[in-house]
Amino acid sequence: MTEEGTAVVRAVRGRPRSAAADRAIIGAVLRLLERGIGVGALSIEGIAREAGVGKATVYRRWPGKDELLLDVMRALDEPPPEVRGRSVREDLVEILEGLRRKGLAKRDSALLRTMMSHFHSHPRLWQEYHDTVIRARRETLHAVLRRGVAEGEIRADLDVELLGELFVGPMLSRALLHEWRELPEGLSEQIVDGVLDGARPRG
Amino acid sequence: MTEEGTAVVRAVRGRPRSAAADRAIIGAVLRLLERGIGVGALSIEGIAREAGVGKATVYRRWPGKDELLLDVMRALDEPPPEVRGRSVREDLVEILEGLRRKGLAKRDSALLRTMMSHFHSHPRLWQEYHDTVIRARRETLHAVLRRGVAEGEIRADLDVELLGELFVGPMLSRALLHEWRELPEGLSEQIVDGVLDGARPRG
DNA sequence: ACGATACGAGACGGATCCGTATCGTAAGCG
DNA sequence: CGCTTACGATACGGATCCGTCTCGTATCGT
Repeated sequence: MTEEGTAVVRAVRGRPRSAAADRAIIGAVLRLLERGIGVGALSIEGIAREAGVGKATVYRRWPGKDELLLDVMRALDEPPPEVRGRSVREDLVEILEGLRRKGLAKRDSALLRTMMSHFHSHPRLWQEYHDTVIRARRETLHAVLRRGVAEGEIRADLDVELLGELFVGPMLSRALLHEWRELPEGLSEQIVDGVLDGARPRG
Repeated sequence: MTEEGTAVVRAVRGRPRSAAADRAIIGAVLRLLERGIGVGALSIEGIAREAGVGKATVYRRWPGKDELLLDVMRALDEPPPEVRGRSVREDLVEILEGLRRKGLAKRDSALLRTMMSHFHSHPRLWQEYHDTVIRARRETLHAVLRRGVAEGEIRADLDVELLGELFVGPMLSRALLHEWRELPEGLSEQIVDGVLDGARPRG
């Protein structure tokens, strides 16, 4: 957590920072966001209370709410899953399944919603979220699509960017703005096959 | 604004409610949300200040923030555009163009983001937003798709629900969670044609 | 004209949060 | 051991908002 920044200044003597407190604070923020609190209504006081921690323990680590949120996002950084199935179609289904499962995880979907609404007016935070969480998955998907184009499974005359959107967009819009019931089981296959085959009747 | 509720009680004598104040208040809320304020951070005091109105004038009309927000949403209720072009493809492009233009209107996209993140934990408000803003457009789209199925322009073996998602999802995910640059001019056609033709090479 | 109600402005006590400071205690290092 | 820093708790003055209330004025029906 802001390691380099503080390591220069902090003396090595005395009682060391508690890693448990770090976890408690970040966990508290996630819990509050999950609960639908919203960044604007997040208070350091409330976070410390939820974490069972003194306010000073928060301020000792982060100068303010935005910096804390940056580290909350970094804490979510999981590498995107390796996909290399028997076919491009299989890989696409796999990627969408990952999104679907993430969409079901209240934590992630609440976080995404929060990021989108709050960070619209905080470009620096959005940039960080994008770089941390979104970009890697996006590039995994694009790699699969390029492989599909190379192997003849995917049309070569469409922009990879657009192709990615066609596959991911339907899943995201379902997860984000439809009723928040669980996304049905076979949805990933339906989307992948629908986009692959197209909406027009074939031959 | 909550007409029926108050009309019963309010006497007809005395100075009437100012419609200008209604508009000022609702406009103020929209302006604040546009600015990225976030429902959690919205205060009646701030709204009244932004509207150039006394707090009592707000409380005279609405008992609280949630009820005010309901009327803000109702104020946005425009009937979805009539579409009946020369082809189903044309209608689909038209519908997506409408979404794209709305996505460009800061007002609407900021509002949608806000609704999504806040109303996740306020099902009643979401329900209202859904019924007011989303459902009509959704049914317009589904009607076009059903017409396409009937006329043979659209595959008959796919769920209309899923088909709609395939067309609308990509536009929404672009408007909602990618960089907030303007959506490019030809995007609607690209999406419609991409989904119609499919991602797999033909013939 | 007159009575009734709405208006903008703002005072009010209570609540919450801000960021800082000060407790007594805990936990490392030499 | 003694030194140093972190810990949870809590107090502090200042800020903002809550929802209600009271001003003096404005604008309607009668």
